[in-house]
Amino acid sequence: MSSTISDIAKIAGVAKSTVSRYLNGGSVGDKTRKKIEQAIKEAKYTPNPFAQSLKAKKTNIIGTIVPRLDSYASSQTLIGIDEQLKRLNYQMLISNTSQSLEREIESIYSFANQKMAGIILLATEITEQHIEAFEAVKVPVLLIGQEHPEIHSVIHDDFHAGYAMGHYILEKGYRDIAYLGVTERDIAVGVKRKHGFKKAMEEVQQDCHVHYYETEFNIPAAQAKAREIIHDHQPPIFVCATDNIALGVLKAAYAEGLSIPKDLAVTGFGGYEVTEIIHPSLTTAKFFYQEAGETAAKHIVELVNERSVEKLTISKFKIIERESVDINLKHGI
Amino acid sequence: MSSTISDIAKIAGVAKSTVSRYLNGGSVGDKTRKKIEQAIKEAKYTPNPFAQSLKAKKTNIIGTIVPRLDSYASSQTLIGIDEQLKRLNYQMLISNTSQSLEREIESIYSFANQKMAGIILLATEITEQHIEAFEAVKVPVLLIGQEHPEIHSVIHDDFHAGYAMGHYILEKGYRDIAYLGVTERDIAVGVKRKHGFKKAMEEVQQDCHVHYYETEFNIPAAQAKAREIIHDHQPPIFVCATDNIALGVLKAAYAEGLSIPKDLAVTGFGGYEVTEIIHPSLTTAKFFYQEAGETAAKHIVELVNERSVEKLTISKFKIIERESVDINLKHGI
DNA sequence: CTGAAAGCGCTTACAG
DNA sequence: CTGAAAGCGCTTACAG
Repeated sequence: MSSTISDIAKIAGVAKSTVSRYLNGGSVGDKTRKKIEQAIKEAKYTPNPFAQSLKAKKTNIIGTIVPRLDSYASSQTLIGIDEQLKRLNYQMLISNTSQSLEREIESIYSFANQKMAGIILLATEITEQHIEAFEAVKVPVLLIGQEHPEIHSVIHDDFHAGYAMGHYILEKGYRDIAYLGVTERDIAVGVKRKHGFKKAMEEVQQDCHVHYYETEFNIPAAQAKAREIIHDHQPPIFVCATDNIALGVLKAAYAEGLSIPKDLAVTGFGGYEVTEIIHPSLTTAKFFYQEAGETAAKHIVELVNERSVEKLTISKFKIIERESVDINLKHGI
Repeated sequence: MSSTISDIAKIAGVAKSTVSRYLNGGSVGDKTRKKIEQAIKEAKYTPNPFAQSLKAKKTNIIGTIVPRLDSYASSQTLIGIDEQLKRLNYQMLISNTSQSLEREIESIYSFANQKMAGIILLATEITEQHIEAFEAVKVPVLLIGQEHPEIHSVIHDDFHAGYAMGHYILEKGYRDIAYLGVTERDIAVGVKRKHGFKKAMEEVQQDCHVHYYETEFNIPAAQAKAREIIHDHQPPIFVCATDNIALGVLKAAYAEGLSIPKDLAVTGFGGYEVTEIIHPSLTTAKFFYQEAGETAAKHIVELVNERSVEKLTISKFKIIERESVDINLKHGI
């Protein structure tokens, strides 16, 4: 069926090693080059990647571990990684773990076994076992979304995004605020965003009430929690640690017959596409997932080639002002 | 670094071929088995997949070609394929073509070159070049989303979904209808859905006006088109060929200050997650992407193993009644 | 510049 | 049941 390097050698009347040299950019005589090129075209030859990898003991594939495929952040990040990797002549192989940390660990070992040149992990939580696996496999690893002192990573600027969001709503006049966050096991989302936000809150002198709540990442959980809070004391604004949580709050608000942003303002973090599709649209801190993915791809390739890369890269963010916050708020100032 | 079959053979004091036989489930003596198992554990051995593939001239990887990563339908389908493939001990390799038909063709050849056991294509349009490529590579191929007489495929029931949707809105009393479709080059979405819908329209005796329009798949294009139509003659309902088009119509409606569903009703096809997040939520014909992906995975594995599979499988659908259609419509009946 | 040979890690007949 | 040998398609020193 498909032709091998030997076929080409035979057709061109040269040795296999010469063909191989040609293929790998080594020096080849002019006439020989012509003959080989002719033969390759004739036989539609294309090298067997397995034989190549077997020799090289390494592939040009970057294994990418992702907790879920059906999230805007994941998709965009993957697109960024994929496109950049293609440009650098690397391939991306995705392993979807369906939010199982156990599967994440397995994937690390499995990628190493498959001789991936490097591994990118779209991280949510870094456990001892992760670190252990990274050390064991001896393959370059890069984290996206979470940082760790021992591992290279590309993160979003969660702290400053939190700070900027806090600043923004204070400036709009809000002084009674519900912050709806997530577990602190997630350093980026659960800790950094909240801390940035807190810092902004602390800088205001007038009396300002902030209540901190915690919920899950999914919409129904956020919706239920919001309903509870609204029944309890109905704050004029919810600052939510993610766009999905904000969507849950919006659903709860509709169910209660509240009008956005008059009765209740809402903000998110993420900049998911859906936030501008809904009506009213959501004010949020947008992260640049695709760009972060591209940076991650560049960095892992550098690491694979044993060049040095800064340990921590911080991707930017932008506050997107939309309709879910009342910008003509009068009260409270 | 990582151990090879020779290491294991040495440690266990047997021949490589015996270890190989053990690994591949051949008959091995009891004592030998023990020794090999012990050695494998000791050396943490795990076979080199490249060497295996080089011999087998085939992998257990199914190449999956997808036009885009950032769409609900794609993600869900991929999740279905991935999970089912894992269960069957196959791996999925994704190639994202960013909606380039050219890249799609390239991916087919590239997958064949990488000795993929089979190829699944999330299809939008099947050209001559596709067929040519399929024939050239001699690798089992399966289409999802579009059908073709020569290729195995799993499709959604576009025709009956269109029919059911038509029936549904007629039943609700609508008689002046704008159908916002897409290019007929997309057989499933552009032709089948419309034809099913038309059939429902033809079955009604009373005078009923249906206008057929065409737009692009993306939200802004649909929004612009809807704006135009509304200015022109403002129909009481838009039946949209996809959920995204429906979202575009909703945006246009908000911009015009129309209230949904009182002033304008809207329906979609797809059952995207966002359709139940928005407010009012969207009435739509839901397809089962994940399930279709699972079926596709099962079928391609059957084909890889040279078992016979029905050429065409039709996945089901369900009309989801939500808030974007006025179910108490009085006029027009 | 070019070629013969060895070897990457595995599997598969073939003997024994 | 077990082992020696050949070979999958490629690359890499090493000679010439």
